Amino acid sequence: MARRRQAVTIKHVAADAGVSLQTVSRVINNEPTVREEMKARVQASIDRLGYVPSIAAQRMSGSRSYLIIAVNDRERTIADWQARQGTDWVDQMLLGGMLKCSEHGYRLILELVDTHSDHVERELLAAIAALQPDGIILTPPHSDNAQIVDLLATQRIPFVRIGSHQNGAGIPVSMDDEGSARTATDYLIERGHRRIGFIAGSAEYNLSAWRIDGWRTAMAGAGLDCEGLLAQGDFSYASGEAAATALLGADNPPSAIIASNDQMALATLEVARLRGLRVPEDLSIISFDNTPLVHFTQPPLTAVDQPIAATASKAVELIIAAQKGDELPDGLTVISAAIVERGSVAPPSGADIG
Amino acid sequence: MARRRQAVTIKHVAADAGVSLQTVSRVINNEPTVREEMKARVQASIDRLGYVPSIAAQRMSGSRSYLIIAVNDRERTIADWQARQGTDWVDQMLLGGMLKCSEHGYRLILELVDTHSDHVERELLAAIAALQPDGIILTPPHSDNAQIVDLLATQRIPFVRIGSHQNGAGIPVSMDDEGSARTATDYLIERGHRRIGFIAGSAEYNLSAWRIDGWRTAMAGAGLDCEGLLAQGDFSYASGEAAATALLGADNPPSAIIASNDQMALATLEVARLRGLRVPEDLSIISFDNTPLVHFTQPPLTAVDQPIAATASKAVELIIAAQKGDELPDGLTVISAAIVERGSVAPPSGADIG
DNA sequence: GTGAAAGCGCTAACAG
DNA sequence: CTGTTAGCGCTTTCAC
Repeated sequence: MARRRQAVTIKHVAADAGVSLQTVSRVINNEPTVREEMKARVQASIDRLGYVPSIAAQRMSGSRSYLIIAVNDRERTIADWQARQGTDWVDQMLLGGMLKCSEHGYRLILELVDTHSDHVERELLAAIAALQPDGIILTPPHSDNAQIVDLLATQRIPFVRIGSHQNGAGIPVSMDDEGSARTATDYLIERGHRRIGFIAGSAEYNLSAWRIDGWRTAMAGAGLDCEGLLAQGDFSYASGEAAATALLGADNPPSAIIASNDQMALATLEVARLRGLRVPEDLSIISFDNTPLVHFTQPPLTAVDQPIAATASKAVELIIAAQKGDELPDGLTVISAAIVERGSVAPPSGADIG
Repeated sequence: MARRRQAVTIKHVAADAGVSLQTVSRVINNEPTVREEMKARVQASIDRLGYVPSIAAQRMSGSRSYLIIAVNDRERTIADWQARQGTDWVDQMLLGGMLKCSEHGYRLILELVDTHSDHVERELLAAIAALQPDGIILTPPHSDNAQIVDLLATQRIPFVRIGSHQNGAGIPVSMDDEGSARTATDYLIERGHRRIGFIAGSAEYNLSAWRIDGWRTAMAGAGLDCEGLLAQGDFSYASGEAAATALLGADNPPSAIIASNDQMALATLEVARLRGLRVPEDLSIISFDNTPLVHFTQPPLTAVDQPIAATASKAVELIIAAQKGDELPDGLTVISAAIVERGSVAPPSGADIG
């Protein structure tokens, strides 16, 4: 292809408005030291010529790049896309992140990075060198990956750790996993459940532990025993199947199960069906994440919503604020999650109605 | 934030390798006119220092930006994201497009643009000016939007029109809507169906018409009448409900229905259920697109897959080829679609078994 | 408040 | 085959 040049540059605007490049630059960047009259004149030229600054040039001269990178786990993301089961983590991130970005003239660029790879560092550094982003959003499980966090800490680039509670470098934004697990458990307790099983997610994700904590806390708060009610899963359907089978096959099975994600809840539903248990009459189920599949199950699943869009939006806000040198919130930013009621919860049948 | 500079630049590499900037540049760009020995030496320095070229700087000097923009319809995309029904068009595009991009050191940037807006031009031009992309991917309904296509034609930027048959500027890549509608219709005919209804999609999308054409052609080819078997929808669930109701409430209702997308197929399934029709025994259904929801219906839907990932991947290939000045394919590039068999098709019951 | 000069990191064009 | 020079479009100094 032939060499392409910017159609209309700051020079054209300057000439058109009869001012120096500098003044135009000041208007673009909304600097205060320009007389209103000048500003108006320049702005008029900008509008007339349809001038838009080149991000590359802005970045070159040491200014912002107006690019924010969202780092997701490569393996998991690709697997989800290929499975076509409707997992919409990426979509929700784009919904929240992209829209907030475009409000401020930024763009969000998705990057897939391996968690396990021995060249995570190289991959990330390469993305930073190539793109010179103004900020980076880390998603689980990267958010608590020490290697990544330490690396970014040396880079002078503001970064947000989504779904993280941990202190340290970067700005943590929590989706309140512990609190919402507690809420879900309380929700079941209020409806009379006493034996509430919990299917945990992959230990590779810290949020798995937090969700367990929330469940434990709520159970303890109601004076209930957790013994034999915790089963380990890894977020996959198969692991949910195994966990649900173990839980429901025990001597004193739960009357309700909380699954740490929708796939495992779906598996639980199927295991229940195979065992002749009606949901919600014989078994209540609450799932986590509230991905699209909850609409399509029979019955539709009551679920703890994972507020990904709101969190991504907040992450972008924080990065832009940090970029501008604004004051950041002191403590942990928490985006709270709500329970979306559908058809998979009812009071327990039989004698243990409280 | 403090002003950030590239950590390691072409200068560092040049100094380290004891050569000129230009030679390093040549190695980076894989130009043939460098001795193997030099190349190796420079490459060694690059690896040692972990050097990655800044795309901003590359773009500045009139070279490639390594950025490809994927333009999607804003309204529809946001609506899909918010509905959380599992529509995974964007995901599939990213799956195909991003991965192919990263094979070649490119990045894919998603842009949402209004189809209807009177400032489409400004939006697009702004994105081009800001990003200076090396290529643009247009998706339906933008692919056949004359305003957009004409605009891009003046921009010397290679662009692909996904899901388009039309000639004119840009590189059309078809997902074989006409052919796959024909295949789906033939598939039903082979199984003995004679009255095959068709629910059309929104006329705003050209593919809607092509799908109708495919159905008509197949019906005509088998000597079957289309009279009273076509119902207009607009891709929404509600429109599918209305269309299915009309079709199934007619005097001589179809024994099979092809819906132009999954949402309308889902609606058809529900209408059938309400009318006491069993699927597939009393009514066969084939849907289009093969989005995630087809897994979750009862029965799971047999569907024509829309090969979005493969198409996006091909689009990126074509853009990179065009960018390099390579020969492009002569005619229309067609990515063929297959039928994914699930549980919603059976031979018709009753007398009209052929 | 506004302008002029210098330079960001890289590649195109031209020398040698 | 390799090096030198100029300049991309913009912002950062620093003058006025």
